[in-house]
Amino acid sequence: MALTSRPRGTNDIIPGEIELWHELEGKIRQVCHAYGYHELRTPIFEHTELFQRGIGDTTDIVEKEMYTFVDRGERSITLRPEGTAPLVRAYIENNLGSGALPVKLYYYGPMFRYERPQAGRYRQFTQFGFEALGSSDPLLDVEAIALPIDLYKSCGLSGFQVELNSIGCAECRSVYRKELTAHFEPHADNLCRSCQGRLHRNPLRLLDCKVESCQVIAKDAPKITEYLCPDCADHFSQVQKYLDTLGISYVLNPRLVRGLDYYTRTVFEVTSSELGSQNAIGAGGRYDGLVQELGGKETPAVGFAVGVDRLLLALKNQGKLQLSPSGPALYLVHFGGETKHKAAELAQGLRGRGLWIELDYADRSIKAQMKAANRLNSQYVLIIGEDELAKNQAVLRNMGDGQEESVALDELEQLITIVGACGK
RNA sequence: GUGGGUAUAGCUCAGCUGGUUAGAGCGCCAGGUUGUGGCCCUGGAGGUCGCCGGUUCGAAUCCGGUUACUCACCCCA
Repeated sequence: MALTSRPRGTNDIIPGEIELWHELEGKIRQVCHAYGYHELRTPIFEHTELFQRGIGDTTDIVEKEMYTFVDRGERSITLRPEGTAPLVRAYIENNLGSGALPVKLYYYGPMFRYERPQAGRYRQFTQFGFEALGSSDPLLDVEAIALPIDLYKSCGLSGFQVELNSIGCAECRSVYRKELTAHFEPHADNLCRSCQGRLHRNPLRLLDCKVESCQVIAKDAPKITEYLCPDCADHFSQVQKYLDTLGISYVLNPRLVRGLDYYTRTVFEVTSSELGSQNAIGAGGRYDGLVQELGGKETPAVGFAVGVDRLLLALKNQGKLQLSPSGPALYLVHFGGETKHKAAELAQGLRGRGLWIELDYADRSIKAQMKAANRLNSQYVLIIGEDELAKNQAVLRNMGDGQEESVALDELEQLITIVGACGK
């Protein structure tokens, strides 16, 4: 096994790329701040049972995609495959719902799922998600759509689409489930193999199957929205009304169901036309039963998760998130005698003032050092030769226009004024 | 878990139907200016041709296997 290759489905984020992440992370914090969401950091791993209960035993994630291991204390531990269940666990455990509601929280970090990697899908991937707990106000559902849209827009992303649906509460869904099963059952023989399995376990999943023969049958299946109870129907229509008020365009998709068991009522998904087959850049919905399911008080909640890797991929494909080139404020060129010591001393002082200072470590020719300074995109170069050093002077060269001037070496402040003004 | 594509220098890739010292561009280092970057010119370093096996006088090239990457299915962010 090669020590020099990373595990399958993982990525190194190297200099030149990490800056894009930093920029995006800054935008995430900004938009969360604007909507009043606060960060909550949970462990990377949790008790396996949290996900079994939270996400649902029969979901693909729990059945075949979790990184699960037994630790030395013989506890079953799982690397988190998603962020909502851990956040809800932390909400309950820290009694965060004891004050004014709703409580608005967000998370950001790596998630793990054992899947075959492909474009926009990795075994370790990064999700940003946020959750509003303690209110069933449809306006919060709408803000859960508005927030990521603000984020996408602030990144300059275009070509994304919001799909919306309501899958009702437990009661309207159980009625609908029966209707749906009744619709598909006569056609059971014509369904694909995985759908035949879903027919009784989770008939809602039949609706978004991509196999053509299944789509034909699903085409005139009853729609969930026609089976919503009065409360859920009212909630859903209010969601749409708020969306209209905020000028957010969306597409109603009665076949949109989510892969995690905890969702109720509103569900939504944002897809990007800039991506390949894995085109969802964010998805979410309401989950009014999860907090109680995990042992807390009955607490309605709604949330959304953004696939950060995919968002970055979409932006890259669109040529967005260009970086402004940065470079050292000053490159110290030294040659001979005590000049390197002087350069080291100067660097120490200037770095202490927060300036990015570079110098040559290989005692190369002045030409080589100038070349290096240029390659690093240095704003200024300070040339310290033996003659100048004897007079306590050096030549300061502006790499932008080639202008040179003589500066006194014992007047650090003068250097800082000139060089520091150019930014760091 | 299933299927397709790919694997040659740090990077992007040539290398035709098997033939002798495996190439280009970019990047890197040095020189052209014994103290001045970008442009140009010259030179240099750098390769287990993914790995294992087979066919052959001879394999980067053909065959089998394997691993990795990649795209798609499934599913999902």
